Amino acid sequence: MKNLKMKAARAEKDLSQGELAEKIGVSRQTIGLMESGKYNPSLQLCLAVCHVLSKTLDELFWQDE
Amino acid sequence: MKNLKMKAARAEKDLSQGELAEKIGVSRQTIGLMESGKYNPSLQLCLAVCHVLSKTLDELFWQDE
DNA sequence: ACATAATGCAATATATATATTACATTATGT
DNA sequence: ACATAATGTAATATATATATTGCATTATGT
Repeated sequence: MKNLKMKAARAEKDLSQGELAEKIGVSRQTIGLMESGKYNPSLQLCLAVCHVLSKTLDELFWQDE
Repeated sequence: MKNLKMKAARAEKDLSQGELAEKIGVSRQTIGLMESGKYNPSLQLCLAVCHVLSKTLDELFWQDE
C-alpha cells in the first residue's frame, strides 16, 4: 500500500523526492518506490528517512494490519 | 549494535529465538542476527516481530543516534 | 555429571532491495 | 503555449537480506 504519511512529511519539509534521496544518500527511485508502496525498505533506510523528515518510525511506518 | 530491546521483549513473551522465528515464518538465524545487530532487517520483518511481541516499531527499533 | 534446549557462528545458495539509466507523464511557473 | 521540474515506471545490474545446513558453545533441568 502507498505510504502517504511519508509523502506528507516530505511535503511538510518542502523537499522533492530527489532532494530527500540526496540527503539520505539513496537514489530517487528508491524514495519513489517507498512512497508508492511498491516494496519493502530496510530498517536503516526507514531510520534515515525519519531523521531527515523529523518523524519517528511509528509516525511514518506503523501499520496496524 | 545489539538489539537488546527485542531480546527483552521476546523474553517477556517467553519465546525462544526458534519459536519467534516460526511464528513469523522466518529462519532462526534471522532472529539471531537481528538481536545480535549483525544486519539490517526489512521493514516487513520488523513489523512482523512487533506484532508477535506486542510492541511498536519505536519501542523495538528506534535509535536516536 | 548428564541430557537436552537454546544460542552463536560459518559457508554457501537464493531472493530481493537498491542503483543506474532512460523515457513518459504530470505538475508548476512564466 | 512553452519550458522546466517533479514524478511514475520499466529493464538490467549489483549488493545484500534471508534460507539452509551444520557444528560448537552455552544455558537449563534432572
